[in-house]
Amino acid sequence: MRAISRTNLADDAVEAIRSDILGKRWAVGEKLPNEAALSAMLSVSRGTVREAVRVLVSQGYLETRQGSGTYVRATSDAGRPLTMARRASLRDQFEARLALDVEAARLTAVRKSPETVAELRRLLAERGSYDGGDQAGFIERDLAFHKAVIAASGNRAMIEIYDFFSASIADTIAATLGKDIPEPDMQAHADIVDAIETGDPDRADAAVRRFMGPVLAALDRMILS
Amino acid sequence: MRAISRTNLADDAVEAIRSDILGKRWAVGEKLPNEAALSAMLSVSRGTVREAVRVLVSQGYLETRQGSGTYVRATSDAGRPLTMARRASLRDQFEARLALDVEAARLTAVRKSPETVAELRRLLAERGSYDGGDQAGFIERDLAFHKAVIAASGNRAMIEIYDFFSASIADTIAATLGKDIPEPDMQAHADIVDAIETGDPDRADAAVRRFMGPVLAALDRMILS
DNA sequence: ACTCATAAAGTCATCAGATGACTTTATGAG
DNA sequence: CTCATAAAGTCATCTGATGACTTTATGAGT
Repeated sequence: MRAISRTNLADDAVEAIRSDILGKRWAVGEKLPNEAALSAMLSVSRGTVREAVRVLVSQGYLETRQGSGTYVRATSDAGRPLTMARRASLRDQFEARLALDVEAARLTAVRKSPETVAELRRLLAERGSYDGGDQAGFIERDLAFHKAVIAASGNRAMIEIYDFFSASIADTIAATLGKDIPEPDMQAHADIVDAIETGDPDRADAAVRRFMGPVLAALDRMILS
Repeated sequence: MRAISRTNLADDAVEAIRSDILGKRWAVGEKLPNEAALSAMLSVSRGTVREAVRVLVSQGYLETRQGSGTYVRATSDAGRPLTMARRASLRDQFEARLALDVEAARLTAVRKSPETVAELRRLLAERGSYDGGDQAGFIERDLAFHKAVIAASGNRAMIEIYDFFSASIADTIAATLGKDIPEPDMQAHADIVDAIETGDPDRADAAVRRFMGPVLAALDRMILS
């Protein structure tokens, strides 16, 4: 057990400045004190101030103009990009993914074309079954199939969010080497495609839930252990 | 008209390093060359390397450990901020929102407590019915109720995504002042709370869908007109 | 007075060197 | 072979200096 930040003046500086920005200390377009002044105000060196400012620039809060100064670009995090990452657990991420999987399957069932179904069958065959080898790689291939279902729904918002989750989940699995996540059942996957082919959204819905259940249960075991 | 970046070595360094990370030059968990080496490789000073590294740390790609080194945390765009916004249509956003609404209602039904149900009833009463006045304001209050359902699910990932959508949707509505979006039905909302109280996820699921249907239909009419 | 080229001042961009703090590895006594 | 200790490696931070660019002040010429 240790303090959240044992040493990190620059991050403290980032939060101090961000806090002042959100607190409307300076209006949009207004100029911040120069680096030397900020350095004095925060009691850190100019280099540290520069690191902090550059982070805030990369996050869209500030803008620097060489020879002129540093200016506020946004005083709210309304347009703040979604990150979550470390705050949401893997289980939460899977649950959210399930929400998208289910709805996308329903939409795809309604909007499907024969070509769509054929493409999904092709991807499922390519994915194959788990052969006991590289698990992370298999899960990645599995994600590709599900991503195709989402893509077939034609909903751009869901596609983007799914990409967001896929990458995050793949990384988490790769990093924590989850040994005991069960093989996503091949038959359950085929059922999803079949259900989509029938055009019945409720069947598609049920098929997706049937597949995700064991995975969530496995995650719960991992969390408890 | 001028060059995209007249002077900015640090940003160039960020992109150079990010590119190598995405190109899998180093695996997740692997250590990067030290600051002096990166400085030499990129032909920039150590200070500039530090600014670049700190940006990548703030974006979740890297992690620094004092006394040890700088390590790769993600080799994909996992931490890439999700933005979408202008590329997804309002209808797509509502569909994605529905996916979250449904799943959250299911989870809340299973995980609910009497206090949760009481709080939801209170919020619903506060929300009231549409009186023909400020529509955008009413929709905002309506969103607050649904947000409470999501919050009650306890799923942080969904909460964050929902916030993301709420802001986006509220912005879109405010900007396009949708005149013909129907009043979300009060009875349908009450049904959602009732279903959650029974603890039956399927009932909760159906109740949410019943409420969203007319809204989506109205959006389709707007798009066609 | 007014215009406008030029100088001066202000500020960010970048570099170089040094010190401290922390982690990892090598060493050697027991 | 174990384990305390020393040594080496690396990030964290500070200080000082120079270059590049922008803004403001200056003043000659009209």
